[in-house]
Amino acid sequence: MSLTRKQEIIITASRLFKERGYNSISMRDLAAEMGIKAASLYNHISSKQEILGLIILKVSEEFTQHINTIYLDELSSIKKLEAIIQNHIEITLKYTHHLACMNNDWIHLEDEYKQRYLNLRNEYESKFRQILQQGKDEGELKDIDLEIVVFSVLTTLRTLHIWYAKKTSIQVATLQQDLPKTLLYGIVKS
Amino acid sequence: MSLTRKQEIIITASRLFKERGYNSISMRDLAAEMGIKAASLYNHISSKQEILGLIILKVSEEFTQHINTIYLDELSSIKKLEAIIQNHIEITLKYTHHLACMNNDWIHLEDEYKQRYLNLRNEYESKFRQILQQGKDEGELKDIDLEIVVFSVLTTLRTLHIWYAKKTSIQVATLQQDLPKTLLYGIVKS
DNA sequence: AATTTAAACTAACAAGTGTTAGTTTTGTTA
DNA sequence: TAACAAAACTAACACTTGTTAGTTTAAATT
Repeated sequence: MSLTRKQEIIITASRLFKERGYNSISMRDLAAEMGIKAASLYNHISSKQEILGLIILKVSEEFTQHINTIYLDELSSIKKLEAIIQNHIEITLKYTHHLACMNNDWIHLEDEYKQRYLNLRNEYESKFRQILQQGKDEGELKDIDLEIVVFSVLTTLRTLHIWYAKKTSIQVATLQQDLPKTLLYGIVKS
Repeated sequence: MSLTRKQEIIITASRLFKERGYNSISMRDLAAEMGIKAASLYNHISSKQEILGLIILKVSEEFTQHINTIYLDELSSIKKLEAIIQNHIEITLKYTHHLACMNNDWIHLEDEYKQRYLNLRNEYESKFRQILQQGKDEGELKDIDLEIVVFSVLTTLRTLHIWYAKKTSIQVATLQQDLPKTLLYGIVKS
């Protein structure tokens, strides 16, 4: 199954946006990268804003969908957290550009797109927070301020793409092994 | 000692850049925010690029300077890491806007500014990596892949400003206590 | 009061922006 | 081969961008 022209545009755009930022890429830049003229893009998409919206909502929805199933699973909170970390690694490998774009350029979403993104994001954080709370309730997790844990773990997971960009030296397998260790059990020997 | 007009411009700019991004803020926007016309800005600064450069290099240098002294101190690696974390919290409180701007907009630095920023950044990461290595050598830290630890800790520290923006509920004292715990000792009960 | 300096102003520039309208080319189906 | 749809094109629009030149106003110093 081959890509539609629209999908090609979105993939190219996500790469350019990642490299230089949404506002720095003009429709002429994007068109040139695809070997056509700017006006031709409008046969496939309705606006520059639509491109950004589709890129960001695509991954946002994937994340939310995954945490929603994990959330309902009959697992210990630690198992849930491990699954979430693995999912972040997976999506980072599969949608590196989309993800970078989401992190850097969501601020440039307008109106409805921005609202939908923020809703998905809040939903994700809320589920994540509840999983941590479950872990505290069940005595699996330490009594650390919840918001600080939410923040520090999610931040690391969200910016995995930065690290992945220079993955020359590190193996994915190492990441899958050592990232959960680091985030869950810390770095100091006990 | 009062601020020079140039400093006022830079402070205002850092706030606007943080809120909407470097490329989204025009010189007319910045001028309007200061109650003057765009052309008047050029009595004080030489270009838009200079503003961004000064904002970013200011904090970059402060970070590098701090780690350079810590690096040479006669402390255990854990004490050094704790000091570094505290410093990040401090600078985040003091230079929230500068910091956000650095994280989001360094990519828009040009030529020499960008080079100087990347040099400072590399120097910081290198010192940080060596401190972690010291910890592993002395048996204080676990045998986790070094690059993964560098990445996950630094990422959290670098994006503290995001959390600080919505600090409504959390106390700074809590952060100073629980962030080092989280990063060094993990979140799982042992 | 006269002079100098700092900091604002108006007006304009050349270049770049997203987008539209209308037209031509290309490839596929009837 | 004729007809149709998809996807490219040219030309232009209204607007915004960073920046410069030259001028006027306000404040500080002699």
